[in-house]
Amino acid sequence: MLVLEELRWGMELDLRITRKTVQQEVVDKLRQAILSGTFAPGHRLVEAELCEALGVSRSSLREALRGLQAEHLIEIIPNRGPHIPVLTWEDAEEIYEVRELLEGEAAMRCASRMSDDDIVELEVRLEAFHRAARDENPDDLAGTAAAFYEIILSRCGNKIINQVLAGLLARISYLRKRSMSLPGRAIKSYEEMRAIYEAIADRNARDARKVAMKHVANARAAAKQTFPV
Amino acid sequence: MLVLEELRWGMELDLRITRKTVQQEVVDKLRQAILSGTFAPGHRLVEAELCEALGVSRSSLREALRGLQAEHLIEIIPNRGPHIPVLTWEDAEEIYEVRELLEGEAAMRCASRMSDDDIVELEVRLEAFHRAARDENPDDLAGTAAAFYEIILSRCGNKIINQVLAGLLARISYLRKRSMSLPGRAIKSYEEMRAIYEAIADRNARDARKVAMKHVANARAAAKQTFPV
DNA sequence: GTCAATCAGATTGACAGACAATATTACCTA
DNA sequence: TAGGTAATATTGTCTGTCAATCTGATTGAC
Repeated sequence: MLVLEELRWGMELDLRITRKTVQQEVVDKLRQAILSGTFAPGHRLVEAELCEALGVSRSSLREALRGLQAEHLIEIIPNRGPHIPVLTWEDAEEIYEVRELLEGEAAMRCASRMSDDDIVELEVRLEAFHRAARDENPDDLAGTAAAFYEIILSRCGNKIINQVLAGLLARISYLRKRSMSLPGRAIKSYEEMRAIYEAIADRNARDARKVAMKHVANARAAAKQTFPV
Repeated sequence: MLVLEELRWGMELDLRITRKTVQQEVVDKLRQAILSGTFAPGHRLVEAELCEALGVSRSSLREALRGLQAEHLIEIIPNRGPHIPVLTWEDAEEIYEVRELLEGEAAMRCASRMSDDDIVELEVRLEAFHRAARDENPDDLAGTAAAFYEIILSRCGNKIINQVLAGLLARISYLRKRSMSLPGRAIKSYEEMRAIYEAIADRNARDARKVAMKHVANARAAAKQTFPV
């Protein structure tokens, strides 16, 4: 009997991890597609097409779309349907301003509370980004950079900062990818990230905030360059 | 909804501007209900009941719920449905920390960019809150306080700050209302808000940030008191 | 040729109903 | 009383339907 109980537990656990509702899978798939730039800004998403492509019913799709709308990943105009929002530079700039505040805060907190093991891991990820930047490997740039930030945001001791920033970063993913491909920007970015790492490793909270804010400010300047007048 | 259809006949012009989908109205109604504390934390929202109460179909309701979920106003557990989240003190504290950053920033920006007319309006709203606080009128406290903040957030020159803060404030509305009712807290709160007003009126950006951050810190301390051990 | 009005097709908003999968409750037995 | 089982409630998902609205093209007048 006990064995059976344990088996049942085990199976339920497995299933509970894998068990996703159709709606959740649709959200994940669409989010990934949007973040990876599959849809150009302004692109209209037609329900029937998405249903066909994803193999789900309209109900499930529409529920997923409402979620993405609340995340600001898509806009939905009544009777016209959803589309990928076109970001104005004004909007992007405001997002960078908030990023500056929150990422500065996160870095500062990491300087005083990150474990030594985490700092080692941080350098590992930093150097992974370095390789991608040095080898001009644009496919790996976004992923390795995200891995670097991920550890900072997840260790800053405030889940809300992480949550809010994730939402903001999603809205400018297109812009970030484009600006990271500017000649020299990746390697410059590496140097700034190295400065963040070193301030954290030195446990220097004030510097960590300063260089992290400076990093975002530079990223903003780079992004502005990619904007047509 | 049939009622809506009939109404549109009579006021076609009016509604063409304000035209809202059923789904949007459901989101608004539910959001208001949640913010006003109609549902206690932990309360389960049953689809059938809400459909009945709101007079809408399950499709419309479920789409609305997905939106509220993305706003963190409700949580939805697969196969168990939506419920009002129970906020832990840890979560609330992290929200207050981010509020401190963002509201400080907003106040600072207002000090340098608010118009003289806006400053007059700010004092008007400040005194409206004063009356509610002095007269121990708990029904007006939340509304007048919100009106005071509203003008600061909408004039700070950054819509994202406003957006993010609105999301965060929604998640602790219950807590705020409770702590505002602590004996003496409302009047103390007024004094802090007056300090914010004066710093902005003096065009003193540094002070505006400082007192605004202090105000949030005090609000956090008051909120903590209302938390059971 | 340009502009406006009109019309057909495409698309969305909303509803109802159905059914299986899952969770919750009530009940029963040992 | 504890533990298991059956009955009920609730959710997840799909299908089909219909009206309202938007889009694009055609037509007609000037």
